[in-house]
Amino acid sequence: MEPHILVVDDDREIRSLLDRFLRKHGFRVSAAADGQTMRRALDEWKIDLVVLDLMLPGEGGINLCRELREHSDLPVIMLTALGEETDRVVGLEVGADDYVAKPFSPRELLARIRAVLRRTQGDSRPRADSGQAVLRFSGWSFDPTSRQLRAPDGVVISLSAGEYDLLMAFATHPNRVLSRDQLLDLTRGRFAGPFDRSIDIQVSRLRRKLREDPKNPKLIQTVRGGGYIFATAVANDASTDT
Amino acid sequence: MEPHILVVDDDREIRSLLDRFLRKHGFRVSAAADGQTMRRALDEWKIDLVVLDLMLPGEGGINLCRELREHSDLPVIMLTALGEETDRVVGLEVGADDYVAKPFSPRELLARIRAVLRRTQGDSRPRADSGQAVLRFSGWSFDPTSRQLRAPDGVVISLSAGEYDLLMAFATHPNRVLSRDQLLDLTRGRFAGPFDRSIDIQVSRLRRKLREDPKNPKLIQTVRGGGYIFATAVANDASTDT
DNA sequence: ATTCGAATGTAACGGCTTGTAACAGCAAAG
DNA sequence: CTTTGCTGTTACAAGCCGTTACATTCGAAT
Repeated sequence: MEPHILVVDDDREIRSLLDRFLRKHGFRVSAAADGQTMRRALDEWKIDLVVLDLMLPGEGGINLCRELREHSDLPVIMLTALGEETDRVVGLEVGADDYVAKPFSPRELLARIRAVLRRTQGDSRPRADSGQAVLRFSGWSFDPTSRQLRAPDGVVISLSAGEYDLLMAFATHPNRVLSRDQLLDLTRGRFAGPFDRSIDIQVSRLRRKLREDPKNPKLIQTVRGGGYIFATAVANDASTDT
Repeated sequence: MEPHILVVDDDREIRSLLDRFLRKHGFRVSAAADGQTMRRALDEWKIDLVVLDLMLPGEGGINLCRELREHSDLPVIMLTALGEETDRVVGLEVGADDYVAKPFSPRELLARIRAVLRRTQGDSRPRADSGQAVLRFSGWSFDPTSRQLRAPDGVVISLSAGEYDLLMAFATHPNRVLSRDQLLDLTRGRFAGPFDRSIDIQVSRLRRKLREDPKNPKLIQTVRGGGYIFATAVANDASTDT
């Protein structure tokens, strides 16, 4: 799978340069110029590593990194100013995994990205799942910790890994149209090729597990030309946390 | 689809210049000379990006941008005066995505518009839909969250993506004549070509779903030469929000 | 009141998008 | 090595949307 890198920098030339360079070297790239866009990208895509400018205007890279570390072990490489040793120390203290000083060689950054990814490879991001609250919707209850789906009548439904990942993607983005690329990124870490029907097949299988009426699905609805939407309210049962 | 740009500037030469230039480069353009017209345009059209003059007389571009950010993540490019660095900083702080200093090259603005749109591409604007209240009219109830339409007799009517978008457009602009261009913009992100009957077909299909008498439709009425009007009171059931 | 042209209504059709059965390949378990 | 389950691909079917064509309605002109 091609790792998905998120580049967060207000300098559009840096975003553009890194976009082209990293794609050329086999990565998928998203870009954000500010904290808000960064948060949305982290929410809607499955990002494998963040390249974050420490001197980001507004909230600042330090605060954004700190905030990210509250919920995630996602690797972060900080872009810092040359010679600013204090900044680097602070950056590493709030959880950055590495730093690269500006102006930087894209090749150096590439090497560090690969090194950090190699080191964190296989990381299944337990924080994202472990301790996660039970999700409830339309009488169903879905426990990510035990990977257990319970039907409204109490029957436990077993899910394959693919079905589980897809349901997690939907349940954590309810009432939003998710494109096939987003669903594939969130579940398989790749984008769809032309004529790729794999998500449609998986959605069909998950609908069957969720006992949907194929003619008129209620939970997972099709949005023609857009993708799929998990059309239900989802509640977090934080109180069942152990 | 052709992105829809809203140009907000009191200088009609700038509005005119940008209108011609941006259309030539594949955009649809609307223009506003003041805050009031800007608000109406934002309500009646599906705008993809706003170009906003920071020095707009009256309420001022800063306040308008701030107000826009209270409800929307719509990208904004500020037009600022050359050399006014304080203004730019303030502009970015109230949420502008980029800025261009006057006098500006239309080509530079075009490049920035494309860059910002590329960055925000795929943005499904969750604020517009998530947590949306149930809309009630003439005994019908329409829940945008579950995309479910319920008839006065309780029967659930399934809607296609196109029918859903059209009903949303009508239900969020009740008792107002909407032109075919507006309906197409709000539902498909494009304007009508000559002899374009697609909205009329969709209206016909939606009327059938809403059980209208074709000879004498009550909910969706035709305004000859003007478009269509959703002629009913629409209530927001905010209390059903979860 | 009549005529005419424009605007609108919608049936039918074609192309595109989506649903899914069936099958093949792969990986893991026994 | 064999068996089983899972996932993706292929093929066929169904639904959706836009275009076309024909019919109806309405408003303006006479």
